[in-house]
Amino acid sequence: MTRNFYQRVYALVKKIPTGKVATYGQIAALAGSPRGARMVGWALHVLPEPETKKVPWQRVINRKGIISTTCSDHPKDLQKMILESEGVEVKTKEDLFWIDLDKYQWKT
DNA sequence: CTTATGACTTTCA
DNA sequence: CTGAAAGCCATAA
Repeated sequence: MTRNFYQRVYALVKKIPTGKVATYGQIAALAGSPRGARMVGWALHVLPEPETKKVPWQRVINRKGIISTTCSDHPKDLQKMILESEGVEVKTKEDLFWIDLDKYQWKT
């Protein structure tokens, strides 16, 4: 079942410690699909309502450490707010946000 | 069933 | 080193 993959992604994202961030590729690799980074993003995009409150999707970003959210339902401002609230230093890059992966990337 | 798109990553030129 | 293209998995039309 493909849903199993989603559950894995959600579980992994939930396991991300506060004040840390993870990349799609990392989550995808841990989920079992090293090349399923896009699916991770999609998984979070179709994230169920109740899960949206439980899964820290804001801690999941792209390989560059930049928030690529193009969805209006997931405003980057909100991510920045949450991340900063959790103690993650978010740098403002023009219209995007950049996070120091070297310092805040979740290391297994 | 085939084509197109997407919160991405990696590799080739 | 920088830029462009292909790849991968799943969902939507």
